[in-house]
Amino acid sequence: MADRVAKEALFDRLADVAKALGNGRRAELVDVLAQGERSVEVLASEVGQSMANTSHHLQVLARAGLVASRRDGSHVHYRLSSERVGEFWSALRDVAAHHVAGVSELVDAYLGPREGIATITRDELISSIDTGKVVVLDVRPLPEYEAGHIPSAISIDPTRLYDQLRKVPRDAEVVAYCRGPYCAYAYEAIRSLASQGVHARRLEEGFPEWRRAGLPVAIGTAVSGVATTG
Amino acid sequence: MADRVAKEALFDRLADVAKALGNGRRAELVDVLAQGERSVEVLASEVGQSMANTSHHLQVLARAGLVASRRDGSHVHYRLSSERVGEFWSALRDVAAHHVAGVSELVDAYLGPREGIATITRDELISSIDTGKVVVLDVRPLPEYEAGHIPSAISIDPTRLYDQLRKVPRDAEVVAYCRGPYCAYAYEAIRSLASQGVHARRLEEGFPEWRRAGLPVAIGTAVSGVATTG
DNA sequence: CGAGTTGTCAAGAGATTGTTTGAGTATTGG
DNA sequence: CCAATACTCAAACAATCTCTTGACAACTCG
Repeated sequence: MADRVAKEALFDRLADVAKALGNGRRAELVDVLAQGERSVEVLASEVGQSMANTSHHLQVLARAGLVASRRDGSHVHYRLSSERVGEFWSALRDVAAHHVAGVSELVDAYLGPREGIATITRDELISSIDTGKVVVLDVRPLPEYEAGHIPSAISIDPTRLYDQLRKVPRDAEVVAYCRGPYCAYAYEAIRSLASQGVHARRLEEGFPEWRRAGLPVAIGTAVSGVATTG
Repeated sequence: MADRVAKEALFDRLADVAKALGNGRRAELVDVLAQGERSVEVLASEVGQSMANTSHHLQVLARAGLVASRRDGSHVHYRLSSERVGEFWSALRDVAAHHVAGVSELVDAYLGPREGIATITRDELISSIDTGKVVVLDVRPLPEYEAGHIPSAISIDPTRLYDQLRKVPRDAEVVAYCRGPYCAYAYEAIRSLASQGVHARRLEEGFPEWRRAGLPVAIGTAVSGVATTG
């Protein structure tokens, strides 16, 4: 066969990319960065690590080509190198969800019980929006909503969940979404709505997947709270 | 935020999947298994490692959910757990090719110079096949061809490349493919054809990607050598 | 400038990983 | 049942990785 040394060198390099994701904290970093760029400080607090350690992990990711950075004053902002990295991370989650024993239980432990929470696919949501029969809730921190959200979605601040959800009309048809499959916000919102007797479903995936699919995205124009069903 | 301990446990588990691919030899194993199932013995020789070491690596992959195995007599055959693993591996290659410095050079070192070798996309090939104006060459070992190939493709045994290619007519419009982007066979065949004055292009990806895309696949019925242009 | 922030670097302890070696287990065929 | 084949297991050592600590560097603002 062809040159073994050359083949080993190539595959070692390819494996480096996987190795970079092969650490729980770095995986969390990539998951956060799939939402958009973040400063080292914010990332450190998101993953519960020291700045020094977080900075080190980010450099490992950068050396593997998964993230890039830019300096802005005294802050350094990291971002995913491209959508491809998001696809890669998404493919990994997919494999884990289907083939790794115990992941489902760990997700339960992290997100709370999920039985009885109905889901809706992207395609179903699109046609529901077209017919105007649905209230879409974006349950992410406001800056993320402003950076891009599903058109017609209303921003619900996760830190003021119970306040803002009180205004949702009892007979509304609600769909909530947040950062992705391992994001707790939408689950919390839906459980809260259910206890009010409101029927709410969860978008199967989150906003990053919506954007990667090339679907329409609205920017800015924060609408705080639920004003109308349209 | 939600429970840090639960989140760490979940992401550690997700990272385990990446860690399993985070070794050059294991990456090679996955790349081979993307072609179809293989015995430990064959895999060991493919990656140039001892049986003991190969067996160990396969178990690491199995524990991460990437591969599964079945016993057949005294042989144990390993395979990818599902197409999802192929997608994951493909996503990794994509990230590496676009964002990792040096990969392009390593690919050159492994596959030989690639300038001057034209490529053709799947869609282009499909319409060329429809209009009947193309000779498609499957440059993989015969067992792999028999296990599944692009309809209308002719099998060319990589070990008897120069013999079999001599029969290709000078004016043929040729497209060659093999195992994937890091497979040398199609490159060799195309260089050989070019030296005969035959115009040949390379299918951008390989057979596994064709099959994963849900495109038609023919099984068995080995046609040895080039008989006709149709 | 000088103090305060933000981020990076370097060194070291402790855990994990990769490979080799040699032994052990399951299955086949004589 | 014995020998051979195909594979797995266990121990052990070197190499690598993770996280902590404390110092250092870049930048901002008063």
